[in-house]
Amino acid sequence: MISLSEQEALAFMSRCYRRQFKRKAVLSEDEKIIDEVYFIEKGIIRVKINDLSGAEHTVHFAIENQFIADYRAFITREKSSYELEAIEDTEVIVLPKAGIEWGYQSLKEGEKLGRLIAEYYFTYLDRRIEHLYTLSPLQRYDLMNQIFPNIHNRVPQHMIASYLGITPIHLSRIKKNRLS
Amino acid sequence: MISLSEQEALAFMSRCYRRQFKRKAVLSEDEKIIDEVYFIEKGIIRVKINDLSGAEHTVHFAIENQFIADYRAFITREKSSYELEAIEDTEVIVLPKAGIEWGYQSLKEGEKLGRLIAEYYFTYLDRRIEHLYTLSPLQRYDLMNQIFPNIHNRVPQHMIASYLGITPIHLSRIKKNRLS
DNA sequence: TGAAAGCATAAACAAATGTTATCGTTTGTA
DNA sequence: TACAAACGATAACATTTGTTTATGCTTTCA
Repeated sequence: MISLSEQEALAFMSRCYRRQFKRKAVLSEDEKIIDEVYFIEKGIIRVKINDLSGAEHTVHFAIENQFIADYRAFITREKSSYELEAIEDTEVIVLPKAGIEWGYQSLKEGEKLGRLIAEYYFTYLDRRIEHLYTLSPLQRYDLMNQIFPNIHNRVPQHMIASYLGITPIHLSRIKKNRLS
Repeated sequence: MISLSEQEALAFMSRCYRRQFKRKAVLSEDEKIIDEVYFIEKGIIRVKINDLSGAEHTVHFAIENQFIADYRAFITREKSSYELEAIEDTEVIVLPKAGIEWGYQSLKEGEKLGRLIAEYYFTYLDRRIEHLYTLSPLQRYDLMNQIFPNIHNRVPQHMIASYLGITPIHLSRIKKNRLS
C-alpha cells in the first residue's frame, strides 16, 4: 500500500510480538478499552456480540493472514462492543496501539498507510451492508464461503447461521431446499 | 479534526463550488465512476440500490451539514453501486476528487485528515452493522429518528421502511402495535 | 381547479421464518 | 474406554412478515 524501507519495517515489527490462544480462548473482551490489533498467522477467530435480551450474535469471522480487532473501539477509545474468541487453536501477532501510533507518526508514509487501511475496512463494511440489502441468506452463505475460503468446514453451522442472521434450523432448511 | 490555517482552508474551498438540485433529481448515478463528494447545505438526499430482481432499497439518508457520496466507489475507482437522489430541493457544495487529493498532498495534515475521515465513516458503518444484529426494526426506526432528526416528517414512510429492510405495511403494523 | 398520482392504513390470506422437541452421530474429556 | 456434551438434521407447530386488494386521504401538477 505504501513504500516502506526495510529499516522501517524492522523498527515497526520490533514493537510487535507473537501470542498463542487455545481453542475457545478469549482474545479480547467486550466492555474493555481496546489497545491491540491482531494479525492471524494460524487459526480462526469469531467476533461476537450480545443483544439486550442475552442472545448471542456472530458478527464476523477472521482467518489466516487477516487482521482482526474491534477496530471501532480501537479508534474511538470507547468500550468494546465485541468479544473476540478463538474457534481453533490460534497464533497471532499482536500490534500494540503504541506501535501503531508510532507508525503513523514516524514512518515516512505512516499517515497515508493509516488512511488506506481505514478506507479499506470502510469498503469492506460498505459491501457487507450492500449485501445485507440485496442478497438472500443463501446467497450470503455462498458469498461467505468465497470470502472465508472453506469456512463451513471449520466452523459449526450454528455460528454461520448466527452470522447470517437466521436460525440454524432455517439454514439447514434452505440448504436442503437448494438441492430440489 | 486537524489544525488548518485560514490560508489552507481558503485554498481548499477555492477548489469547490455550489450546486443546486430539484426534488427527485439524481446527483450521482450508479454504474458510473465517482469523482465528487457532496456537502449538503440544505435538503435531503437518499442513497438507493437495486437488487437483481429489480427491487429498490434505500441504503442511507443524508441531511443538512452532512457529507454524502458513494465513498466506496470514490475510494476504489470501481463503478458506483448506488444512486443518490434528492428528496427535497437540495443545495450542495461539490468537492471534486482533484480538490480532495490536492488536500491530502498539500495540506500540512492532509493525510491525517484523510485517515480521520475514513476512520469516522468506518465507525459509522460498524455501528450500523451492530444495530442490524442487535436491534429490532422498531428500535432501529427510533434510532434513525435520532440520527436524522425528525426525518419521518420529511421522508415518505415507504422509503423509511425500505431503509429498515421491511415493507411499508409491516412498518405501519409495528408502529400501531407499539401503542397497545 | 380538477384529475391523477402518491401515500398510509386496513383486512384477509399466503409464505417465510422461528420455536420446541427428538434422534442419531460425532467430539471432547474424564 | 465410556459417558456427557455438542452438533446437524428433521418434523410439527406457532409466530412473524410479506402479498394482495381495497379504501380514503393528501399532494402534485397540468
